[in-house]
Amino acid sequence: MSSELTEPGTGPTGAAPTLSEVAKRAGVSSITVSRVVRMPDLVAPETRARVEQAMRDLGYIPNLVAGALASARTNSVGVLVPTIANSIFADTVQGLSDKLEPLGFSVILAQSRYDAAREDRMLAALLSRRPEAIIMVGSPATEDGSRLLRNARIPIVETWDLPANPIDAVAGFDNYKAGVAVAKHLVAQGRKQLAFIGGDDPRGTRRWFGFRDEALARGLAEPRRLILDRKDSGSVAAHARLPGVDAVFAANDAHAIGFMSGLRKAGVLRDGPASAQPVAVIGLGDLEMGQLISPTLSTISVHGDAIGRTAATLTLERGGERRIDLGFELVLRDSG
Amino acid sequence: MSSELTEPGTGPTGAAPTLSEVAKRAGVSSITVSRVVRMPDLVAPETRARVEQAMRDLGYIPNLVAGALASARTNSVGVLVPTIANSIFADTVQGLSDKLEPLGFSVILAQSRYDAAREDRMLAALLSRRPEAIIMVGSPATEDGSRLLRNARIPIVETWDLPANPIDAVAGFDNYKAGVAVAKHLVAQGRKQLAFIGGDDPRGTRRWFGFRDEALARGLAEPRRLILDRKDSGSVAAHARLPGVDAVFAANDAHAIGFMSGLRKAGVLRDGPASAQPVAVIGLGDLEMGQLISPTLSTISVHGDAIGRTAATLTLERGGERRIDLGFELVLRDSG
DNA sequence: TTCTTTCATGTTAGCGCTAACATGCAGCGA
DNA sequence: TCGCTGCATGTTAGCGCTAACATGAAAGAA
Repeated sequence: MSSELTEPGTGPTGAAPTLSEVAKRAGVSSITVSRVVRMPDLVAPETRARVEQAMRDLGYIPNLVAGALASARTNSVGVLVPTIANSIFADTVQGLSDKLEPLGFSVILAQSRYDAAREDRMLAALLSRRPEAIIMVGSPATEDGSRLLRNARIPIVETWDLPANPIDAVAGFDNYKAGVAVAKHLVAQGRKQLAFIGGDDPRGTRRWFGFRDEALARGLAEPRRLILDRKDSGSVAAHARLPGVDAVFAANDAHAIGFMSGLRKAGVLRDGPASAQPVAVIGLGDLEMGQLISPTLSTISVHGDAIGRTAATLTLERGGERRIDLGFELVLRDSG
Repeated sequence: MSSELTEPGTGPTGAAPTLSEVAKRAGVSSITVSRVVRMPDLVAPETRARVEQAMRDLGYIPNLVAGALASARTNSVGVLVPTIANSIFADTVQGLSDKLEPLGFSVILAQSRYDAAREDRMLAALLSRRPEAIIMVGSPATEDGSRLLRNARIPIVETWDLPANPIDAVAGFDNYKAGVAVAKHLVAQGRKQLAFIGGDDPRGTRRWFGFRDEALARGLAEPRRLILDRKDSGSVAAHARLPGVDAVFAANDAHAIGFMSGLRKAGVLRDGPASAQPVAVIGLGDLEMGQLISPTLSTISVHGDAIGRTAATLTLERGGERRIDLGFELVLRDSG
């Protein structure tokens, strides 16, 4: 209340200092303070020094909420992922924020938890903060969500897939082809009874279709498909539930490693190379962990952080190619 | 430009519709629209229906930036983590946003990358968005960062540790005691030559001190400490670099699993129980992966998501206990 | 009937900042 | 001397919304 609390070094008063308080203390108008913060080159050195001193004295922190309203630029990007825990999407978030944070953009993070209704709510919540772009994993699950984004008039980047009709920009890879590549490899290895384990989210399902189609095209029986609950480790897909199967494609490395641990318990895991494995296992994601276990995990390697960085780039430049296929790589190790 | 574009169903005009445009269309004042959005009970049903129709027609999305400025409430929380990729902190972010998102709070995420200068910049960047609370992993690395937070006059939650002089609230566990517990267990198991591998961040260092102090107190030689670079997998800490060592505490499970893979290559890993292991290995974090490898990983289990949820709770209620010790648990499996 | 309360809605001012447009002054060539 | 230019700074208005305080009508109380 009393003005003694306002003295430098005494700590903050109740309310945060504003531009015009700084201006008053420095003996300039508020626009000059604003310039010192945003375009210091336009301000004479002595004036600038006085203003900077005043900012330090008061512990001034610009209010970007007010700035955003006045300038219609929030310097923020909305990011929507299904989940961030235990997931390769964390790499993507890392990649994009590494690119955006130095440019002064903040990341507003939301999780859909693979729930379409929650996704729509989160999209609306993100948009109401007026981000300058939205980056999401996959594509909106509902028509409502899609409309929301189309009407938003900001760059939208869909990632981790290559949708046929993207809203705007895309940074991902072809999940169908990844499934094809795995099936092709397993067939070439002489495997006969294929199976797929994983979730039934859109991208996992696309992998499954590629995998199945290729197996059928190569004259194999239709592969088994075991849909795992999101919280299951892959080990619940015990070998017992896949009798006769000699090759498994897991929709992600975590499931693959879990499944291998099931195989190990069942004694159907060798320490030798892929050719020695009674059951081949291929994952997707290329977790570091896959190289540390034994046998080492063969996998489809996808660069989650590159997807994030590319998505960030796509939000910044409106022109140029808007559909970036970052590809994938079949990394063969000892498991299959 | 022309008004035909404004017709319902035709898609958005250049600019997003505002409250007062909705109000005009519904034939009410803007405050009534505002009430329909925020306190619908205060509006008569017929009026409300008319306003809701107008909002739908125009595709109105409230502008929370303006709302935040007017009401001095941003409904956002700043979250600062060292890193989100490949890290247990993702669990914490998941936990806290699961708690906060349903309440209408957005999460503004920033990463310090274990860099003190970047941490300070990120703290300032977060504060300039006027979040209603800040949740961070650990404590500010610098005095500047600390002052920034103390002056911010919002709830601050430090997590993953129990600092002696917290800024405000705390949700974590005692890293020193975790180190003690591991050393105690290894000594009881008859191990003689201990070693510690991990980073030299504040929390890892605290674990090391507890570990070392307890080893010394039990009459053992001072344990070896191998400081790993953040991007190293634990496997670089090959057994070759730790001659004579018969027990290792890794500051996190990823390092532990990496180290075990090194041991496996060196042939010093048994499939039997802990007592059969020439070198005991204990991790920290309790990654699911630890139960899937062989031998299964003994570890200090910490509930990253519970830390996040607790931190969220602490931001919401200003009264009550501000220092929550969520503890840890030594989970003994086959590795040590 | 008249006063009071309750409910539904409106009016006014302002949150803290920035865009856009002044203003004023020094330096300079003609 | 007079513009003219470029630089440093200021003035004004308003971003889209909400808090706080009216207002007016209907419903009950006395």
